[in-house]
Amino acid sequence: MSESRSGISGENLLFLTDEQLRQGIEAMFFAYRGFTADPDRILAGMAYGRAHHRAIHFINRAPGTTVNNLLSILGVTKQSLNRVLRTLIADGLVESRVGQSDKRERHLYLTDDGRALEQRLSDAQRARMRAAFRDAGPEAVAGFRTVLEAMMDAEMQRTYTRLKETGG
Amino acid sequence: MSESRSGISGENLLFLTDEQLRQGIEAMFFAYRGFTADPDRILAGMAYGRAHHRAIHFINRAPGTTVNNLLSILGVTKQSLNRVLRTLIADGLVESRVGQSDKRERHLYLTDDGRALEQRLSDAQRARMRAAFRDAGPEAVAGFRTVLEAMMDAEMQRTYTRLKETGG
DNA sequence: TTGGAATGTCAACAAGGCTGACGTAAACTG
DNA sequence: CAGTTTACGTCAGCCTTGTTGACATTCCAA
Repeated sequence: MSESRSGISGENLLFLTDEQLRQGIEAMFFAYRGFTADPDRILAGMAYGRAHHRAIHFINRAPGTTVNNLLSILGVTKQSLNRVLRTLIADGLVESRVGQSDKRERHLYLTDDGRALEQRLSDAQRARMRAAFRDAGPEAVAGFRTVLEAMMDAEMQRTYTRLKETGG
Repeated sequence: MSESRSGISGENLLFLTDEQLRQGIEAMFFAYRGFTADPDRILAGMAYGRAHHRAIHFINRAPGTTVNNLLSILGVTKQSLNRVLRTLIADGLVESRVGQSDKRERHLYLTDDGRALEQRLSDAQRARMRAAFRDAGPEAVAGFRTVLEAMMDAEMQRTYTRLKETGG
């Protein structure tokens, strides 16, 4: 906030006032609740939670990923992830295969049941995202993505970009 | 871009593909981590967590709010909120005053210490938001807010708007 | 071949959600 | 005025999901 509010720089900086920033913060808070609400409802009845959803999502996204790789994507401790993974494996939603070249590694895959649940969850989440995108229009969507990307930690930005390129 | 309603094939709907939606979902996930990272770091050393931050934020935002009102903003149970509030009051960051007109109500205020912590937390969070906003530019910011608002549940949208008008 | 680094598992604990039950005081209503 | 409803607090207990610590296995390099 070095530059003035009086237009010295020639730029309109009204969108950087504290009030605007606070509205952005609150929008982020309320929107994230909506963002997770639908999958949460689906998972509520089945002894799973948001952590399971995240694991399932990224295993589906990068089949054969190692536990370590998943760890760095999710940003939790390996113990935390392991607990989630254990139940998913026990319930037959995820398969864990010992690595061929490096036998310390476990490669993770969704089973058919796992893929089915992933579909249900992401259908619900995408439906909301689609409605929001459609209401807002393509330009707003572009801005949405630009700001979100700028809000990530540098490392997460790289992870996000890598995934994006992997995808399609 | 304003020429939309002229038929499905006439519209550019590329921003609504499943791939685009999935990128939006992942952007939301990674960005929210960044969004909470700085306050989380500050709170880590002091026996408080994200729940305390949220309470402090909204009490600061609407001083004199009742417990019930705060409850509906935060979307948690009173038991959950009460646990947080109890420690904040015990530590002298929040003051709870019996209502004048309705003595069943408790009105919540930040103390000087509470305001000081609120400042530290929101400074950190705003700094990140400001950097992201500046990098992205005013049009992207407008789009960002439009999409987030469309992603909220209807009720949260109302709460958000009410707060926005209260603020400035 | 041996010690260290990397990968993953098990155990225990804490934060912060949740439900249910209950108590109290104040406000409202027939 | 009596009975009901509302607002708030609290106790007890459960679940998910984060944490650290201890440990086994595997790989690799000195």
